[in-house]
Amino acid sequence: MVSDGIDRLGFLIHDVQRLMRKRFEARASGLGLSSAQWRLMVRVAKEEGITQARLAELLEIEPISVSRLVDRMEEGGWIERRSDAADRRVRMIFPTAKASEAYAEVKSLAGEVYELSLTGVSPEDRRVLIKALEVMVENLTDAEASCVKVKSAEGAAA
Amino acid sequence: MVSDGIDRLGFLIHDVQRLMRKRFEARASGLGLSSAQWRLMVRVAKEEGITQARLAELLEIEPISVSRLVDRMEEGGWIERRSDAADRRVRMIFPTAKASEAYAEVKSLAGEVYELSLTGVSPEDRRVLIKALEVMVENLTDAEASCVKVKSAEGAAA
DNA sequence: CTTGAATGGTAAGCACGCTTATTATATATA
DNA sequence: TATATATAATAAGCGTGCTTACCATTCAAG
Repeated sequence: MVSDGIDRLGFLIHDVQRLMRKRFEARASGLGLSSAQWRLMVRVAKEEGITQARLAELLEIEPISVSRLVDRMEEGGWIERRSDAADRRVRMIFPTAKASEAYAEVKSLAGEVYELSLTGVSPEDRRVLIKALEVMVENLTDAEASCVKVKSAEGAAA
Repeated sequence: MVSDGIDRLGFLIHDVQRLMRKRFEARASGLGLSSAQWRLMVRVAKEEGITQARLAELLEIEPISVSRLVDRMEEGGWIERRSDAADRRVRMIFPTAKASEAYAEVKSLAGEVYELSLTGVSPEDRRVLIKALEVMVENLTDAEASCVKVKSAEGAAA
């Protein structure tokens, strides 16, 4: 049917993700930042004082995963938790000076990995690639609904 | 510099991989197969009696990871370990009847996820996507060497 | 044959994701 | 005000990857 390499799509994506993470962490290991920590750091840098709940939403991981990631990053001296006077349930996350200093460098390390991985891919194909990945993220995110359809043709979930 | 979406490449790949895995596991959860187990199963189906060391090589994960994955798959009744009479260090892995029966179905589930994710992507763009991902895997795999180059300009490994 | 290196598998313990359940605090409602 | 619900964070325990360290076995050198 397909006869393209589409039946290997999952394996390809999986491999690329794993290898990119590996490359990144090899470069950033000197700094002591993992790629999960880097993803979180980007959000904190963009919005200092962001709450853990909001981070979970943006990173699309569970609050408990944020909690323990933040634990380790706090131990590593990358961020600090501060209480919100207005809502004592909340912990606001701020980058430390160490994080702010490392930010540009880590960003550049990530850029290096991206360039390395795309060596030999034309600018045009890069655009197609990025666009396709964006569409895939959309399709797979929307797909929450397309799972419900299996149960019955409701379509009207709360 | 780039001004494309290339600075988000890592995040995109990460998201696509995560979402695809999630989709697949949502569909396959009834069978009790995770996506890591499915990857291993594919190799075992293609080469019954494969050793754990060879699986580690093919899946590009560490032998210990294979060991524990196989533990759980054996508990789940998907595969069985048999000793090699010729080399008593070796455990050969065979699929059970249950696995053989589920194989086609799981393959089709994976295909569904691929199609879902690629909705709206033209056949031509799909080819570009697959090709680009293949190149990326190559670049990132070769990159073992490109890390050595940092130390000195040897270029002649083994 | 005996020693020593290489290989196949496993154990222990960590990172980062998850599900499920709990605690503390806010907010809405009777 | 008192009670019920919702929300922010955390705890416990699991899956899948890792590193490091360890047996058992095989193979190569002597």
